[in-house]
Amino acid sequence: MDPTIKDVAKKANVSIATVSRILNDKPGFSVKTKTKVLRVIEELGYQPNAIARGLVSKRTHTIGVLMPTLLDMFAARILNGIDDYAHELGSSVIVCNTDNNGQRTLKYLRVLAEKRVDGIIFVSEYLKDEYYKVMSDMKVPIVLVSTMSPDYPVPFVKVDDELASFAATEYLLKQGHRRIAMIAGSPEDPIAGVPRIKGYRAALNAEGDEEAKELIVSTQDFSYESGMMAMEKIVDHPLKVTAVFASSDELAVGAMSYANKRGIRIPEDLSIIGYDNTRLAQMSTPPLTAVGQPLYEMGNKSAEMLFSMMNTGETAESCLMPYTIEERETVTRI
Amino acid sequence: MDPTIKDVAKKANVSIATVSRILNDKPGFSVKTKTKVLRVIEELGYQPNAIARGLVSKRTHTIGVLMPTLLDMFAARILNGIDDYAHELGSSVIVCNTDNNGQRTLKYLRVLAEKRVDGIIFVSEYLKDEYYKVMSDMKVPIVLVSTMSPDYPVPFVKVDDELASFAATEYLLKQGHRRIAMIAGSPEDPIAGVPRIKGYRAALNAEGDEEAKELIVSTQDFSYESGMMAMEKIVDHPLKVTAVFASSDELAVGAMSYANKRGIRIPEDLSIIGYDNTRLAQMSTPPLTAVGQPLYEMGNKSAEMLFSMMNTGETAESCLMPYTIEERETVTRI
DNA sequence: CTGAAAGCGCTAACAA
DNA sequence: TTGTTAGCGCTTTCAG
Repeated sequence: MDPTIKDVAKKANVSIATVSRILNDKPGFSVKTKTKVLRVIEELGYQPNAIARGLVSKRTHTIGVLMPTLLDMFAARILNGIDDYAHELGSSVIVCNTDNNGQRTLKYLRVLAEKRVDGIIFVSEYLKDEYYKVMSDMKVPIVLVSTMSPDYPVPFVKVDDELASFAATEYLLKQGHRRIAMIAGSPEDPIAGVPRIKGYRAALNAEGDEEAKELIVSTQDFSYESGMMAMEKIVDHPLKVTAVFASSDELAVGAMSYANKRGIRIPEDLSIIGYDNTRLAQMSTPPLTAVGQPLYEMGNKSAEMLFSMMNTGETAESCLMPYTIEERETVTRI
Repeated sequence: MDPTIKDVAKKANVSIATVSRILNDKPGFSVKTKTKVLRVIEELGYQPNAIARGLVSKRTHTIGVLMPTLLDMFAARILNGIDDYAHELGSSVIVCNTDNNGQRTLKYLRVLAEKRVDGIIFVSEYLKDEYYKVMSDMKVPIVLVSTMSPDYPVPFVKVDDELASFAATEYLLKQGHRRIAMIAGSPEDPIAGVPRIKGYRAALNAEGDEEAKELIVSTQDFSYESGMMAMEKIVDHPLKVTAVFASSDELAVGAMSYANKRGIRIPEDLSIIGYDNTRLAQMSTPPLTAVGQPLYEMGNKSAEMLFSMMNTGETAESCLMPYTIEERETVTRI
């Protein structure tokens, strides 16, 4: 067994209470005993047991993060932002890859409950009733990232998708495009689907006058493969589109890839704008113009909110983050 | 406070020991009391406290994963493999983004030690003496992924980089290339640098006869940006290279991107082969031919080894995983 | 400034 | 089959 606080106390000829005070820097010890105890700790290589500590203090210094996938740059970047903030404050993060699967999510939540995490960050997924139920039973702070809940009082941090989507479409319109298709995710998706479609339509209609016609292709997810499939439909559609607004970078890159296969040049023959502005947007050929979400900052901010809730007990203010339009080389003026 | 085992015991008119037995399915209770207790648990919404449990059982059902970055597909995929396996067995994983920073790594290790994790998976980084020292003090199993230690008895799972690198180069040679450059990572990197360079050289020399000349461009990391910079050097080099072997997919894509900028067509003017076979390889234009590492399986396997070590107490056998060559569209025969 | 002692919620002998 | 009890390693009153 590794040494416990008792061993330290004994060897230093003090009580365990004193050692505990020194460890936690609580008032009630002299400099002299402090140095003595510190030396013993050093000698013994003593390491406080966070488990025991957690049992009495009811604070585990661990938070749980639930996300539908670990596999895209989007998730990675957010996680990165959370992780940095949490570790800065001496907390650890347990990742849970829900795989968009209800059973799995519920199982993870139960584990997190048993582990008595101090808080939960829930990313990119719709907060179902059943999830919220078990989460609220845990009585720990929750914050949502890149999603929100119309039904429950859970603070979120995200960008205004409708606005950002509007801006993306408007950007295309300003470049002279009129026949603009959207690769949209699912219209059943209340978070990443509906609002973006709404923004797209609003921009199209805002132009008022003309023939600006819509073409929306829904996809099951936001992957490269879905982007390719969607593009096939767009290319073969009678409406000869000059620009495409894709709901994620992967979707956009998939679309570009399919276009390329069909001999369609980007941006000469067709303009494309993506969404998220992940590293992938920088790495594509040509580099992808995209609506940018400050993913790292969102992760960071969510952690900040979570910790503030843990400390104050008050619900944090939700936070709408600014989007940007990162102009690169896939959109041309016509 | 949420209900404890005591509350359950009282309400069910049994002792806490009985409840504990039922919870852990240890012999010593009748079906009758079991159903009764289970019902009470249900009614109370009781959830066992893993912290208290861990304090006595000395098992936290939590493992720590250390990786230099969360931000590339490489790390994501491995983490995914680990996470799936761990959660399958009811354990959680704490991620630690070391950022390739010694101080930070050491800090994380200390936290993991205090949290009494059951084991550690260390990914992609050189196992420094100082790391090993604190890890071995923790007296928990460790396994290495995509790295290895010549000095310490720590099992690893990785592919044979030298062999894979040899194969990649040989593949290029077989396609008729003779002037093959390598974008190599750092020659100081004993894990991802040295062996791959060695394999590359060996293949070049194996051809025996001819003018097969080497051109190695080192990079600081394995990023897209480094790939671009390396490619600039290669293009401007007097040795007119016909093929490039890059030590990572990102490096390869960066190289392609730079080539593209200079009007060099892939693969007509120049062939490129990458390393890792992440999703990025599939998504690049044109799709990248690459040496494939079974990243998900490596993550999975490492977790399997770790858990087996935790259970048996014996050191697991290291494991060399098979590489593949994924032929796509960036290499042409000349 | 310091120590004794009572738990935190649970598991694991040991009795009954 | 069941209950009693002694910890696990720590924090936190409460007395000195």
